[in-house]
Amino acid sequence: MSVEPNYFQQYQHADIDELADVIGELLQNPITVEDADHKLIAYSSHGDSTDQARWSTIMGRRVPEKVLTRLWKDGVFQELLTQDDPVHIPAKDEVGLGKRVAIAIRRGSDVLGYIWAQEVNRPITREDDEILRQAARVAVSRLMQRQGKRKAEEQRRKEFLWELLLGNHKSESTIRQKADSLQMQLPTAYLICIIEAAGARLDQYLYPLLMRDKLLWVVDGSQIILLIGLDGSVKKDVREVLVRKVEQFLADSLGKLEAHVTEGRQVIAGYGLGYQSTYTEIVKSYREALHALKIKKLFPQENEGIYGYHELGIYRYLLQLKQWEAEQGYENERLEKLRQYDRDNQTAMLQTLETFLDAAGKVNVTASRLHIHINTLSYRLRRIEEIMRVDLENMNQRAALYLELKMAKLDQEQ
Amino acid sequence: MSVEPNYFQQYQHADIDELADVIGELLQNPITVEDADHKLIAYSSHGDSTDQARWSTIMGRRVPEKVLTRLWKDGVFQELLTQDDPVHIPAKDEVGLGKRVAIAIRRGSDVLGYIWAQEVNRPITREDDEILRQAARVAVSRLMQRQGKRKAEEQRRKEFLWELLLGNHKSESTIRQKADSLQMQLPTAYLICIIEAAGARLDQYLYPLLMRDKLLWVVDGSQIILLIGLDGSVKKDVREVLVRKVEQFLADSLGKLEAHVTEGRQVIAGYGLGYQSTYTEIVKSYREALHALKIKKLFPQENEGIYGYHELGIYRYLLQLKQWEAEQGYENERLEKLRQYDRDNQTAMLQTLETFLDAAGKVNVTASRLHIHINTLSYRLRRIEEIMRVDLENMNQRAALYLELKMAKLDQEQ
DNA sequence: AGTTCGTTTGTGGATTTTCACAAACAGAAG
DNA sequence: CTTCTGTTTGTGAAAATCCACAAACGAACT
Repeated sequence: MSVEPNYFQQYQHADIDELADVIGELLQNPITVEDADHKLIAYSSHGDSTDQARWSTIMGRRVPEKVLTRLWKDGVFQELLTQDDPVHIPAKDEVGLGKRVAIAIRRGSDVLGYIWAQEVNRPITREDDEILRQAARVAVSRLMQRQGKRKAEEQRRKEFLWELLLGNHKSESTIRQKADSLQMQLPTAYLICIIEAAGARLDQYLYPLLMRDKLLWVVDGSQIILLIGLDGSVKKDVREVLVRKVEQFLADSLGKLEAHVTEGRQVIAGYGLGYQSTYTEIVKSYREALHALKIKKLFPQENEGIYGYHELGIYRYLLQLKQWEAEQGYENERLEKLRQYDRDNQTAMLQTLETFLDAAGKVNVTASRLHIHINTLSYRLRRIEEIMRVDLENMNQRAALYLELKMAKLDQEQ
Repeated sequence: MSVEPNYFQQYQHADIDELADVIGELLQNPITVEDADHKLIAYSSHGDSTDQARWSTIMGRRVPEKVLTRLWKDGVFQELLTQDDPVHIPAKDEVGLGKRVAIAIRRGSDVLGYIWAQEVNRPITREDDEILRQAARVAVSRLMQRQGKRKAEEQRRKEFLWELLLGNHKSESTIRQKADSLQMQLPTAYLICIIEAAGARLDQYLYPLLMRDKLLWVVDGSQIILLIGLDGSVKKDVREVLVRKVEQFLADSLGKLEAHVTEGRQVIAGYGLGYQSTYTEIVKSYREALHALKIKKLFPQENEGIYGYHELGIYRYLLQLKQWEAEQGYENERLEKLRQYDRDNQTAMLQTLETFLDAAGKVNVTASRLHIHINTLSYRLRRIEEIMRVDLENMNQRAALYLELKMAKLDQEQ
């Protein structure tokens, strides 16, 4: 194996722009350097033979969204994030991206940024890879400095998000001011989503997804709290689009987390309602998300596959009702009667009733779930009506019983 | 017409016992005098040829319950209360009541008491009626004195009942003491019932019923508040017996009131839960009764024929929930969407949904109530599911929708 | 005028529900 | 042991539900 020359020995102390130029000269091709968030840091002034993607990146000071999306989708970033070597990327004309080579600038497992070398003047071969590897190493210290600043800023942003979540700001104008001063672009419509997984470094595992969707987030113990936002381009059915977005995110992330992280699948998630224009309502969405999470812990089966506060149905009211009942010192006589009957006669009337109600009054569904004959069910239902003195045909009574049954489960199960 | 002699001229100032003896001698038969509450006031010492009913009355200082019940049932009291003449009553052997004649002692329209003349030594004829009429007139002043005391006592009792209703007494023992000092026998189990009829003198119309059931009551504006009680003889299913008693009372009284008093049938009633042993819970039962009344005003159709707080079903929670929703600043998006659709397309989806839910999901019932084809209904339901993004087969969603619909009616109708 | 869209009504057949009635069974009480 | 009571299962017929598909209708739009 031949000893490789040290290409950047005399440029150890050059600034990042100079570095870009040096790499560009070595490879005889245009170079761009980006940070981990794909913001432009430096670019070579070499020539003007540049493709659409590079031009847009330089003009917008950031890689265009559609390019990023495409590269995520094609697995380019996944490669870059997991290996030290340069990745050779074929042209993707649909997004205006010419053929190029990229390498991650990393320190340990942290990715600080990327170097991109376009292939226009000459092809970049495997022999050039060492140039890029060395360039990436030299770039580390430059990006560290930047990252130091970035981290402090990031810290302030996270603190600000916490303030919003906890409702510390009372006026919309101060929120907008502070967001401006932190150079944060708050979405025009948003909702709060919480993912909880005991013992997992959530932000780490979700990093690619968080980056992909450009989300604001904070980590709180075993929870990660996400602000899912939409920009002003969506005009109608805003809430529905938000819900689709968060459901998509959850589909992506929960699958990944469950496979990746925990064996006992203690991954749960919940999200609040969507709000528009006003940022003081982030508190509400956050509390709603917490509520949804709480309910999902209390009634896991009942709310399987449900994450949104708006989908909770009666469970939205249940805790409040329960508390109110407790204050009133009310104890449900009818249900107690049925329980007593079950104890006395070793029957399962209560379970029968619950299954029946859960099945929305469909006899065949109920019977098959209970593995009993349909006439047995009809007999039991008649008995239940006698014992409890209720009319199960009456929707009011049915709904009330349903509520009371679920309330009773609250202090029964735990 | 012959001039009747003045039988009692020389006894104008005799006391009531002496009066009883005089009547007894005139009629040559045993006499008893009772107050309006059928408590024994005086009885002739004439002979000992006495039937079971009279004997029990004297021994118990009050007419036995079963005798009273029977006489009410047979319409004897109704006659006595409405006419000035003596009423001739045939023997009723089943309750140990021999043949006798009775007359009400009245002042204006107020009944102060009754004079009873048993027919054992000789028959009492139409000629004797004048004796009884005069006797009743002479007895008035004696009973007035008694009634004066009774009214003051009654007043104190009513005040005490108000204190109980409003929860002024915090301890059971002080309640029991005060009840003893007022010589009130509080029932061991009770519930509060309220009847409201605009512009009717409720206590007047209900007087016979109130007397029959020996109820405690107070009048408050257009409401009469009743304490329906049971004594200690009922041991099991106390609440059920209470409910039967109050339902019986309401069946009797509402029929009477609606026929008798108001044309526009603004007679409404409601009653609270039953409680035992503790009198501090009269407040609760009273509030529950008020709540039931309120709900019946807000949802008259939905609660037709329902009076008990325990029968209110979801309506028990509705006001509380509504208030909570308001506090949370929640506005129901899904329902609003449907309403919007109805406005845009001149359809009746909301009404369809409500009818469907009210019918507990039975399609044929729903369709016939709406006077539409069953397939039209099924089409509409499918559209509703699309528009609102709900699954009407799911009990949770169904119940939640039902609740929300009724809540929405609260601020919609009024 | 024709077209489109959302709605209503009709038909027919497979499936489910409802109801009444009978038989079998097990545990408790006499 | 028998008797009684509450429960489960079976049968069969009438009624109700569900589903797919077709046709008619009116209002809005071109």
